[in-house]
Amino acid sequence: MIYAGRMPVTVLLVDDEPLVRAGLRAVLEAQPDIEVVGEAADGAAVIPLVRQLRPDVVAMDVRMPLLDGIEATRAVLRTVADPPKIVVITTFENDEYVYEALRAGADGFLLKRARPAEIVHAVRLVAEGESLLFPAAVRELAGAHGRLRGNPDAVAALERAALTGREEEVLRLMARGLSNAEIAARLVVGTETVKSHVSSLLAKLGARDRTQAVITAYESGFVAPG
Amino acid sequence: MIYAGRMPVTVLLVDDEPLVRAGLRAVLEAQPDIEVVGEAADGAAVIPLVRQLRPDVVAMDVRMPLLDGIEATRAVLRTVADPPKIVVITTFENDEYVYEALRAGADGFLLKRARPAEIVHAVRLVAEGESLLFPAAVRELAGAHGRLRGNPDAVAALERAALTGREEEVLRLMARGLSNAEIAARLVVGTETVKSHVSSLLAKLGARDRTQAVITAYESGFVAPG
DNA sequence: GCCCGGCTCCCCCGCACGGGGGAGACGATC
DNA sequence: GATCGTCTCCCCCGTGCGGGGGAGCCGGGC
Repeated sequence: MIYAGRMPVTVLLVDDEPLVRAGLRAVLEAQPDIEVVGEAADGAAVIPLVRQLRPDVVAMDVRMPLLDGIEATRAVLRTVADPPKIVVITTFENDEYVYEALRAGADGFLLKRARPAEIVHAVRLVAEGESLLFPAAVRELAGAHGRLRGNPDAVAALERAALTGREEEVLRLMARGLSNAEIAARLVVGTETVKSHVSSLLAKLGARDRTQAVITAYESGFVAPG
Repeated sequence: MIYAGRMPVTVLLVDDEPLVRAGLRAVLEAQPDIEVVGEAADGAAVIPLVRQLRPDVVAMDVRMPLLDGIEATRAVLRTVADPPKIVVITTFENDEYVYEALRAGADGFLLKRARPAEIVHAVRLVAEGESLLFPAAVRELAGAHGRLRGNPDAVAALERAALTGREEEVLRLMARGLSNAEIAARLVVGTETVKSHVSSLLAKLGARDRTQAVITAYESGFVAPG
């Protein structure tokens, strides 16, 4: 089921906005093992292109003129033999269409503002035959408003905390696994200073130790995986 | 923010078939750390029972008379403060209702023919706040071999690690911010045992301390925010 | 002028943590 | 029967961590 040797992964981009297509192309083409073999501006053009180009993956916007991503997904899966994997792309959190697309047989979905690494990863995953939902994307979907998103309790904890600039720096470095001594070296201050900041931010976050503080950082979206 | 030492995980079973309820009860009650606190035969009875019993987890069939699992999920999440985690149960793979339920806010789902160990595992996972998309239930549903998502380095580290079942449990609890003593209490073992598992998994993960291990867990998608 | 908050650094101190050992029980595998 | 891995628990030991203090410096606000 895993095609280790198939190089490169071929991708067809389908989006009505040229800018989005260009962005996806740039992100994907930067990978040596991914090749964008074609583009389309609406769902109606997808089927002939899929037949002609035989891409491994179709990255497709859900909202398009003429034929939207849901209908296009259905059409491809119904009419094309050995169909490509389909990743639907959406701009909006909690897009109803996404669920429709998944039911229609899409293999995954992504938010347009996902980080490049996530997009690349998603394409690779579906190309390998993984049919799964991407936690990061779901997190975004479920997520909220503003800079922080995630577990409401964690967000609340971090907002209530009102960390100072230095404390935020220290928390970020803690969330990268650095010890107090390493943080001190990085910030060019003494370890006692770092300990002071750490104690302060632990108290503000209501965390017992650095591990709990880092958890809060992840849960709140203050730092993000990937 | 941090959910410490909640000892028996309390579960409410909701299914129209008494046989299924009996089976679930037998499977779950066999675990010392899981307690079935109530049962209901249809979705309409769920809300008062949730209010009365305050279960940690509701295991709920999707297809039921009167009020199905999707509507019941929506109702619980809309009307109950500090709602329980909800695991929906389905007989069929690729059940359309499952997507509906997830969209309604369910935290996980299970196939009825899952092995007892998987059912128990799923209940523990959602009780710990684990993400719905990662666990074995999804692999089962997707029919594919499970794979981690996220930072490739972190994923690689976790896959290379080949953690034992116990080590995975310990890592999950570490990622909820629990101390060794708390993990020991939760798993009903000695603190020395936990330390042993912690040392072992730290070595396998190439992590220097528990904070770095938790970071790897988040980065790889082994645990997910939210 | 004064005061306050942030950043810096220092002390002492207790303890959880993690490393390095070892060992018995159990089940699976050979 | 012997072997292996897992889970369990024990020892010692050093140290990084975090709590509780205090203190000097600086900039902005009153």
